Amino acid sequence: MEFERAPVMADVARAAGVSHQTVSRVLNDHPNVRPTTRDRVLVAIRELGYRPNAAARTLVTRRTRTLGVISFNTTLYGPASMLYGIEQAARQYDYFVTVAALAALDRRSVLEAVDRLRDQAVEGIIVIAPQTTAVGALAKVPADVAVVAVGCGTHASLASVAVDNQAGAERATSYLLDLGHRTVHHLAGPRSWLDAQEREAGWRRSLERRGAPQVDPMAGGDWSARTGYEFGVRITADPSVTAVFCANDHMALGLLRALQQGGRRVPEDVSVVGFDDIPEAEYFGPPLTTVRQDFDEVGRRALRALIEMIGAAGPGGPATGPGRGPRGSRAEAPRVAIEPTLVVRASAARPGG
Amino acid sequence: MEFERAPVMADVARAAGVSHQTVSRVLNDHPNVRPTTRDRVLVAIRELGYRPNAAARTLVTRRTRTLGVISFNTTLYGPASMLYGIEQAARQYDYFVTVAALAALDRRSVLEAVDRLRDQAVEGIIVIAPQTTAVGALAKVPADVAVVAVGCGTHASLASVAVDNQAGAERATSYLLDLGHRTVHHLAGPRSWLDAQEREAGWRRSLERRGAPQVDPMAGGDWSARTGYEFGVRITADPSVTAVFCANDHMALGLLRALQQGGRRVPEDVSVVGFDDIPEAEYFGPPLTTVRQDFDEVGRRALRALIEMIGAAGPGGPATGPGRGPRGSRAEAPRVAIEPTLVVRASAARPGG
DNA sequence: GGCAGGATTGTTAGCGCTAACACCCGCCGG
DNA sequence: CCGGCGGGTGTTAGCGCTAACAATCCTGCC
Repeated sequence: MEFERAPVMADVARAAGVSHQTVSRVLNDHPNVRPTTRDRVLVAIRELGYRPNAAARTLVTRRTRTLGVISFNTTLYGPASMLYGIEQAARQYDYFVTVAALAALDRRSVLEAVDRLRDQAVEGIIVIAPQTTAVGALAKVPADVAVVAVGCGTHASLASVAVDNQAGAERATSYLLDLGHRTVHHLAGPRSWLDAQEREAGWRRSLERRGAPQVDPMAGGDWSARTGYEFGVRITADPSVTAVFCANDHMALGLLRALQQGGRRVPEDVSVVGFDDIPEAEYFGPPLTTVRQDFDEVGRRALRALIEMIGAAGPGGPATGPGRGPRGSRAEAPRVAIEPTLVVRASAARPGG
Repeated sequence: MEFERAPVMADVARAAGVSHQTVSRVLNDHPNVRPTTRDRVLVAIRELGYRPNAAARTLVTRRTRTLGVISFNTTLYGPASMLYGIEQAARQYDYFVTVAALAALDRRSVLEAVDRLRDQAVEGIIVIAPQTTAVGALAKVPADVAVVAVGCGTHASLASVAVDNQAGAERATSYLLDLGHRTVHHLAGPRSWLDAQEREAGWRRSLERRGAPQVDPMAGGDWSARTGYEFGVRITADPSVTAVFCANDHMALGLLRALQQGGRRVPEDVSVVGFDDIPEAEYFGPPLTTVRQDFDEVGRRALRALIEMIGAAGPGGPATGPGRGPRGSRAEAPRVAIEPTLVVRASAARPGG
């Protein structure tokens, strides 16, 4: 039995009675092709089921139309949503997205992931790993790859797209204060995450501004319901706590559970506000008042920023004249901030009910 | 300022004083290269910061070492976890993973995604879209691409890896029956999902086996807490319902919320069992008894199955590994079932307390 | 000392595509 | 009637790499 290989451009050319270059021209929408010729070529392409060879094309054009996404934990709602937003947007711009999941979040892992992606010749990289270590590692990435970080806050010298965590935290805290609480406690996320740092900063700043008594944040949370629960057990024993702002919804869930188990009613005895607005937040007991961030939008914006960087300082350096210096893509480092909104539900109320 | 292009193999060869072919041999671990030569080449590679051109290599080897993953909703915990497991495993096998998120789940979208991935010359595709429509569409995919579906149950003529939904559902239902409930109600997932169908079938079968009264399933759920809540409202009004098996944890969460709001205690008045064991399940009020599926493992197994298919029928034949003769495996739509386990927590108890 | 035969290295020919240029045609103005 | 022009097309030369084969260099051994 004859082994039939996939048709190549020459096969199409033969079938259409033209040269392979004309086929190429049709494929790339070159202007000067006679309509009748174009049609003949298109017919031949369809009949043979021809599919251009991406590798060959890449070899000569030096463009892969592929973007890399590095993510620490795609299992969390936030990162997963961003990845989704990124892919959707990438498709519109006709880019492929390849992912690199990080096993750990140390500097080495990040650089390894970058390396891996570069081996595949991605034209740019989006990093969804908002830990300080990751950002530090990113600074070490050679300047010839476009990199955009998401959720890494206001860090310098790196293009980034992020929700304004601090503003969101301030909003949540002020809301609780407005309700009449003397002060607000904070269940913080991991210190190594910039989001966590910024939320903590926003909380603290709100307290300061309103002249509310400063209290220590409850540190050591890891975003999980588990740690929220552990903190909740401690809070249950402390009647002075009437309002808690949690760094994310999952921890709020654990907290809610502990409170309920300890016999403290929410929101009558303790008010709770979360951050993220995961889809389930509405169905917690009670429905969680929280700060919504539009992850999808973050992903889309990050992608757009990356594409812009690629377009500006293109891959492989387009024929910029000699004497033209390198584009300062790093120096300009566009920073997009997206405004979160407070979603009021039933987990926060005036103290005492 | 001299414009420097990325070094190519010839540059390395020159620097090391060998031919480019020797460099290629070093890169590809060919046996007959003198150690001293190899070292010289490696040094040159490091010094020049040489990075092989993937496109050129692909062009001649006809291998991209890239796999595609099609996913409907990566935002859900299950799909996200599988994607994670897949990527982890892919890295071990030295494959890249590119994702294609589906906007809708109709046949056309699936085929478009497949097409897109084929344009990128992926060597195989994993589909995480366990709807019946998706499976139908997959049958239309040309046989020259390896495809593995995950979570699409026991469908014929398609390689697949899935959790044994039916067994899990039976286990959950029997557990409730063992507790002493007269019968068990079922909050079903969307009919178009095979997982949902199988869980429903498992539930029904368990009822039959045990001679428990058959009741109609509550249909129309869409996996979200929202629909769980809506069903919960209905159940609250019906005191005959003492035990509910939910097709997933999110719906169970909504159900719990509605029950609590309606003044029915869990598990004293109503027992609830979920499916999935998402990380938060442990912190629901009360902690959810549920069926755990090991998504990570599903992802890993799917990847392994795909790699095997590629190796067996793959492009350019099997890799020239250090192994011995040809392996006798053949692509005959392997079907892997993974056993779920029941995780007992506090949401189910004997009727009446 | 010479030669078989394996180890080691070099040379050549593409992989399938696009860029650059050459070529052909018909038409215009001079 | 010729040179020039500009659409439309073909020809040629790589892109950077690996596979095949050719050419060396060693060994050990008679």
